[in-house]
Amino acid sequence: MTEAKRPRVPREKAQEIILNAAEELFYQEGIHAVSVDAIVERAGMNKMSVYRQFSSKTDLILAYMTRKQDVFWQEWEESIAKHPNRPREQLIQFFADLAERATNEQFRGCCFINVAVEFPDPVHPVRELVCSHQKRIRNAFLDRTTALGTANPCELAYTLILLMEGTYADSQTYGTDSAAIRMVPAIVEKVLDQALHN
Amino acid sequence: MTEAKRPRVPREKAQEIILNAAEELFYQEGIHAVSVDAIVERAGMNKMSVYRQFSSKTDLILAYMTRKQDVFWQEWEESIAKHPNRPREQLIQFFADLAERATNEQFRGCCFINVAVEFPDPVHPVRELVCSHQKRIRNAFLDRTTALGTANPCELAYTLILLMEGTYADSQTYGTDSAAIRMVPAIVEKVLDQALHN
DNA sequence: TAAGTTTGTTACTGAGTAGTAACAAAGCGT
DNA sequence: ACGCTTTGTTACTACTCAGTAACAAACTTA
Repeated sequence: MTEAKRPRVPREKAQEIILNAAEELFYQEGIHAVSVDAIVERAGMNKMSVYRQFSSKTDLILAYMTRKQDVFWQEWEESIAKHPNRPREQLIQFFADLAERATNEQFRGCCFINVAVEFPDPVHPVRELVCSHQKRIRNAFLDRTTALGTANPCELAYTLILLMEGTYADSQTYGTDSAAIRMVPAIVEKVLDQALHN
Repeated sequence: MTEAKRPRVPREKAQEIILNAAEELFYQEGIHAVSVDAIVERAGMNKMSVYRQFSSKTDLILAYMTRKQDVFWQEWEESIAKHPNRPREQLIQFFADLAERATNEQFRGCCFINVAVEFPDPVHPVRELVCSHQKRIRNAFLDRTTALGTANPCELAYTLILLMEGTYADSQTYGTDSAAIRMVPAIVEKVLDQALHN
């Protein structure tokens, strides 16, 4: 019989394994509710392997958020790409895709809002990441509502952002059963058409 | 010189002092971030005095939420009472008052959503309290949109709820500077008028 | 005044927390 | 084979957490 080996995992691979574990746990359970030890266990790794890749738990949180940020923009681009040069359909599509995600069992709302809830200190690094992300979102919506050619692209963009954040929040309480979320695409369509027809 | 006294505080008074401290800390810092010891210190009390009134931290959280629930309905009724039998103005007033609260320094979003973020377990008692509260809110909005006499009171109610929850969420990231929140009353007015004029 | 009850205070338990020191084993280049 | 770097493993530090035991002081009722 061969002895118990100690299979070694290189830096890059280790980082991804750890981040996968952190992503699931942080998102599902919340940041404060998840210990580094829990992530270590979930990743099937050793504690030192984590602290050699990430200098602190805060570092891990930031990496988790950066990854979630990428996911968001990937989903955004996917929805937009379905209707080239048709901002109205692009926005409706985004909300249709969002509504579908938001009624999934695993969905736990907007991870950035969730982080903001757990970290009230406005100068904490994770909060600043949340803030910059929200500003990018605002700009993306403004870009699309401006492309629509409506009279008040700013107000329309803010309306849509509020509806999006409301959808995220609603999923927290009603889960897969939210009648409100199922109506979101229709609601957005009405809002857009009102803005277009004055 | 008189010796150092040990001023005694009766049950009822103690409960209120403790709840005041818990309310501020839980709402401002988050549940998991606040220890019972921190509440004890803030209340200027002794730990045993807390555990004689509340059997556990969960018990304290539930009492905190019950109190916040009362505050919500008080604010709701206040807004409604300003325009008797005029549901359109009542709803606009509610959002105007909400927008004002949401741009205050101390505002930290909807405490029920915040609790839901920190307690993912759907069968946890605090989650069930959140859920029942959200259902009461839904009914209150439905009651007012039905009174409006619009064609689709359900869709309108859900739209307003999403806008409300979006407002709560937005305050977390932009604080007193949210342009979106400042526009909320105007947005709601448009939404209502669209629903009324078909 | 005497007995019973409520409150204040101290000190503690046992479990969990983030993060680290120290060394062993594996891989790599020479 | 030789050092050098990277990774695995164990054990640990110093701290915080929720909750409690035990007793002393104050108030209440008789």
